[in-house]
Amino acid sequence: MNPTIHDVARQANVSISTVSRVVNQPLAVRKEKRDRVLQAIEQLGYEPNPFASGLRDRATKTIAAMIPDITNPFYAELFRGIEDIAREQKNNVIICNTDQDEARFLEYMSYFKKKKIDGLIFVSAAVTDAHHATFAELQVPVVLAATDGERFGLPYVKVNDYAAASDAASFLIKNGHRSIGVISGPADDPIAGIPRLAGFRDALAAYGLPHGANAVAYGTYDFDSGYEAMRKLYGTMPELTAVFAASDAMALGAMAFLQRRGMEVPRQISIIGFDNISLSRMVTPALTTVAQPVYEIGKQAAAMLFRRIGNPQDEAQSLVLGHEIVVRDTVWNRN
Amino acid sequence: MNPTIHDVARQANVSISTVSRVVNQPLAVRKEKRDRVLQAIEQLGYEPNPFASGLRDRATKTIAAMIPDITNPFYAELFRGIEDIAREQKNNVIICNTDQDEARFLEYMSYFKKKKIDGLIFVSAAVTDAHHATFAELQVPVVLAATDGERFGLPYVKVNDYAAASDAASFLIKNGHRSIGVISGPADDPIAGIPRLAGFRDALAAYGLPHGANAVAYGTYDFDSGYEAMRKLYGTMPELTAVFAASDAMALGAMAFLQRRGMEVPRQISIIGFDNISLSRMVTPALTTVAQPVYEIGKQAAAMLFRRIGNPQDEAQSLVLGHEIVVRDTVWNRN
DNA sequence: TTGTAGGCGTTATCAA
DNA sequence: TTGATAACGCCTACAA
Repeated sequence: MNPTIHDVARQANVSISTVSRVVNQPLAVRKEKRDRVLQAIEQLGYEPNPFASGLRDRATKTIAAMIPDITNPFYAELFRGIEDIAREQKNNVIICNTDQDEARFLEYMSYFKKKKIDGLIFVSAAVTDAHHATFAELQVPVVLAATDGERFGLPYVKVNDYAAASDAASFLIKNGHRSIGVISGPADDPIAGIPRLAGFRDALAAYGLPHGANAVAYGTYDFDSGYEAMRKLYGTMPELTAVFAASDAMALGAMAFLQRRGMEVPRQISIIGFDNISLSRMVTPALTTVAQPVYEIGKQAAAMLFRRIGNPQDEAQSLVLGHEIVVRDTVWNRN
Repeated sequence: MNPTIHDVARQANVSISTVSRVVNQPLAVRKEKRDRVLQAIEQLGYEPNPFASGLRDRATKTIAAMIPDITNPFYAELFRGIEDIAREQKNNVIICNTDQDEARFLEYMSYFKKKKIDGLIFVSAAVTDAHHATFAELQVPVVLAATDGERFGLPYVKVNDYAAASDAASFLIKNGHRSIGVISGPADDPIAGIPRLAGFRDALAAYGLPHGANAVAYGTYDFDSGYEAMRKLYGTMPELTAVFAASDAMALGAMAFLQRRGMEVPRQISIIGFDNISLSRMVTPALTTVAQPVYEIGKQAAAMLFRRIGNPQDEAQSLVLGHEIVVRDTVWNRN
């Protein structure tokens, strides 16, 4: 049995209300008594029972992180950032693998309405009207990580995808590439699909390089779709010297396709990815990629959430974190 | 505000105890009333407030999973198994990244003593006396996943590492290899270090193949240590035709070393790994490996934990799950 | 078979 | 500044 507020009160020879005050608003208690209580708390190792406070409708010291799939290294690392901050704040984080499934999402959300959480971090998927409506019902702060909330006025932490993709294009061009293919995310994905493709194309255009529709193949960010996309791309444009993939997993897929076809990467075809997941340095040749500060995104999103939980009026300022190109071995310098 | 048991009672025109009974032991209520209550529950969308029941019965509907690092794909997948079962059981799971750090482990444990959890799954690390003592203090069921509990009588779910390593050896031998190196886990790791090395060596011996100490290098299961180990191994025994690595990450590291040295895998040197993490199929050539049913290990461990939570006297039967060799492209047939 | 009442540990209100 | 007390929602003796 854990010590309760009564045990502390008895030990310190005060009433339970005083103990409660010491815990919640220490300034309202005369120093002498406060010290006695503090000492008793220390001695007994007292900590408020979260269920009792929860019942009283106070904080649950629990936040939820809604992510597509923890098995995906990108999300795993982002989640790690969230978790580390939550731990610092002595909060628990409930992990929700949505598998991008609407039903599953709703199931979790209705669960949270009952169970009560203090806040929610929604990761990576595009926010729909349905999502937004459900968030509102929750009545707790919501922060977005690695996805955009502009449209709904939701605070977010992400990277500038457009600019990052644009930088990838510049990098390829500076390395002498002119005939460049793109493996994009879904054409209707407003987060990592549209902006990355647009950023890349616009940069090409700025260099006076036309970029036709046949130089793009679409995937779903995973290895297999990258493999497939590369097959298509190579089928229609064998003259390509470089490919930009909107995710590292797709880049790896593309690379696998090429290598298994006996093509040499990067000598014959260069590849640049996006994300900088841990695997990217493990393959050979090691993948050159646009790095997102994934872990940091998780951390900042969590920090922002706790700030808002602590102070609900706080108009959270969304954050756009920097990206950088990690140069490894998959881009050939043709100059 | 969510509907409470009182709302349901009023709506169904019965007392709150009747409602409570309908929820907890439906058989004890006359069918007629039961139906009325059920209907009211349905109508109002009533669900018991977990804080209230938690306060009363001190069941938290929360388990903890203690893993080294969620960022590691092997653990991520195992964790996914745990989480899926927990969700089925309407439980939350708190994730604990120990980073193999003793202090961190203790911090979590003392936290749980306060916060209360219904059970704990301890993943992968060897159980020490200190661990065991701490588990006992917790007073809740503990189940081990991917590690051994024989010594302390703790129930576990794992694979037969000795046999699996032995199979790896046979596989290499059947493919005509005679000069084989091993990248082992730490020499003092009783879980995945000692048994895998022993199983491998014994199998070699059974085929009449001597296996000297210089044919072994030790790593710590991660990519970099595999890379390093391969460098050493190759330095002392350049005549090797095959290498067994005690983890896929190390296998990938070894492969990277060889490829970056211009060696051809598998033509010149074959490699077989252990785990079958998702990355292993993404590299080229795709890694041949001994597959552990990781996800299943997580699921079974969680299922076992809930069984024990439900019935504490239940003498949980430890589980040894099957392994299999997943043949891909890194082992050359020399016959 | 059903209902009443007490208690789980906290916090907030109100009096002292 | 402090203390007594009433909720919060649920479960389960115990009484009817």
